Amino acid sequence: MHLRMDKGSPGWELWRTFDAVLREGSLSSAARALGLTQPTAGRHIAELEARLSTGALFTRSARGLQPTEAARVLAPHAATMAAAAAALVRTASAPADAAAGVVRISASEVIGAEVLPPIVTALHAAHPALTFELLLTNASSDLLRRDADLAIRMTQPRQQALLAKSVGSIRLGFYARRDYLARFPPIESAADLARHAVIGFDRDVTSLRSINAVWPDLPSFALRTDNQLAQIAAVRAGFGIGVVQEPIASRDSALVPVLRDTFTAHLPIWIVMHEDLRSTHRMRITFDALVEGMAAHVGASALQH
Amino acid sequence: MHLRMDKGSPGWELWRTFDAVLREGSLSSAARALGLTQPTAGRHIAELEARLSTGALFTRSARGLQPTEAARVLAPHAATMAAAAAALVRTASAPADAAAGVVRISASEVIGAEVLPPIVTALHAAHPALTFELLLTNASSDLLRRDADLAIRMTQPRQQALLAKSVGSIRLGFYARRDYLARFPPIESAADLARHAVIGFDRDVTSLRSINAVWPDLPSFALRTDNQLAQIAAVRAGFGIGVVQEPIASRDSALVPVLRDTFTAHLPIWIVMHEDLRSTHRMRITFDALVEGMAAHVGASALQH
DNA sequence: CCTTGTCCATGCGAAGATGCATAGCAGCCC
DNA sequence: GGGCTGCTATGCATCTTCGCATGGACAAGG
Repeated sequence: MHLRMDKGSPGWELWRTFDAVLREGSLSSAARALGLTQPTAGRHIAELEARLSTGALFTRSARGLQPTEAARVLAPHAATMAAAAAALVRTASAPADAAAGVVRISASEVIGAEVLPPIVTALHAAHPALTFELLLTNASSDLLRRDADLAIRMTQPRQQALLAKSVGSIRLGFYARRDYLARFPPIESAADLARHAVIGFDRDVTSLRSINAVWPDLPSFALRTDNQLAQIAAVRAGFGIGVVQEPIASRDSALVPVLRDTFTAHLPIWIVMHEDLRSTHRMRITFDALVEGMAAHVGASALQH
Repeated sequence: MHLRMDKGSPGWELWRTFDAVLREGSLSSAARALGLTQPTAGRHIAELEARLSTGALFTRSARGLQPTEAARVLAPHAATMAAAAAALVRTASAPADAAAGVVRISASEVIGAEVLPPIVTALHAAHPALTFELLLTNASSDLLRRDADLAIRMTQPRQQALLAKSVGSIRLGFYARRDYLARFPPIESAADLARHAVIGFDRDVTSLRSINAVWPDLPSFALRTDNQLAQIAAVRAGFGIGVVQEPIASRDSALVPVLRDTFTAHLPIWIVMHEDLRSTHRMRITFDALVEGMAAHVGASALQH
């Protein structure tokens, strides 16, 4: 007779489907994501709800499961577990001493689209068995929670568990296309900007605040978007004047700096990784490549200007 | 026909026994810890080894499983997963809005033995359904990794994901029992200490270094131990002169400060918790109780001297 | 109004995971 | 050396859990 102790902690598999249901919003969808079937996912959730002293986790409806307060409280922990599990399979994707396997890199959208591709390409050419995952988000994801292995950060990380290296800083400036500027009166002071098409942020308070620091009386924007890639694209298309990272702008000969001496800001660049990954060769390789690549990127513009 | 995809990530249960085997050092012991049997634990490890591209995880021997390099690389991630799972069951130990359930507190040994008991007692008297786990270690455990819910720290935490509150600082000073001092010539300068029985650290470099900062030419210790509780006990027993936290020393009328004006140091005290726990009532209650209790503890001695 | 697509719940049979029992092996102590 | 105790590996019966096939409910769209 199997007298299974039904005391004790719930099995970790249950937490896995719990996390999937939170992420996907329905049993069916979660089951698809996990390679299970909807009935099993349902049974997992039912078993969790039966075991926990916290009451129902979801309210069932015909268009999915909606998390209750109890589930929302548990959510971040489950996410942590999922991140650790993902890190586990990533780390185990190749022997620790091989230049092979998966590396997950977190960076901003702009860096990911404009700067990272050549660096990653060169690295992949040198080590074809290395594969990459890019987590491109402006909200700096948590290295300590293992959302990524490596990160390119715009601030100095303060956690001692992290291995960080500074590679200089990127200058930010206003840019516009030469032919745009030719069509309008010259810009000689900040006040002149008021009569121009300025590209800026929409509701991203963080960026708005930092812009405001260097540009206290900002004019109304003619084009608002929080997507910085779209901002750069708009500048390139000749829409008007926008903030562009200098090393990126200087690659396009059609772009001209505007009020270069009046407005200036610098983004410090740090390459960061978790200490635990130091002994994994591919992490080390990628770390070094990022350091070198970003340093070259930062330095290149310094020479051109 | 069950055509189970044997691609995909390994099940989380496998990671659970992996972690247990790392912790316990053998299949049998891990199985006992998890409520499984040794054969299943063995099969779990075997399945992991078969699926991972990393080769064998353990070398079997007659006295247990020894982790290979591959397993050592994976270990911290598995530990993170385990910590998150533990946090999960802790958080689910009671409804979020109830003054009930488990709270795990991390603190130093000294705080845990000398200061925490009355605070926790009062809190438990007020909320009998609240239960506590004390993680007493001098190596500050990782709140971000959910090793604990709350922590009493001696440094200001720098992570923005943490909710921290300062409650003042504890003064450290040299103390000895009155009758010990009576048996020896009076101490009037630092040089006099050389002829006394001084209690100090053994090989704890962190503490040695911080002591050295306030006491550059420290004499040889007559009693060395890294266990600070033992140090305090030795002072209380009249062995000689040792460093004691002032609020603790001042509770014992037999203890007298030595060279109070010459040597002094302050430990800032912070109560810290993870932001995610803010919405869990028992965490909030305990946080407030710790703030209040520690503030009273710190403040009490300030009044007495 | 009916059709279609989505979702969750339930019953049933089969595959797979677990436990038990056993065998084999290495160290330790008397 | 023999007995004892810890460990792992393997075979087999069994129980648990899974997937499949349904059924019912709800919302969207023609």
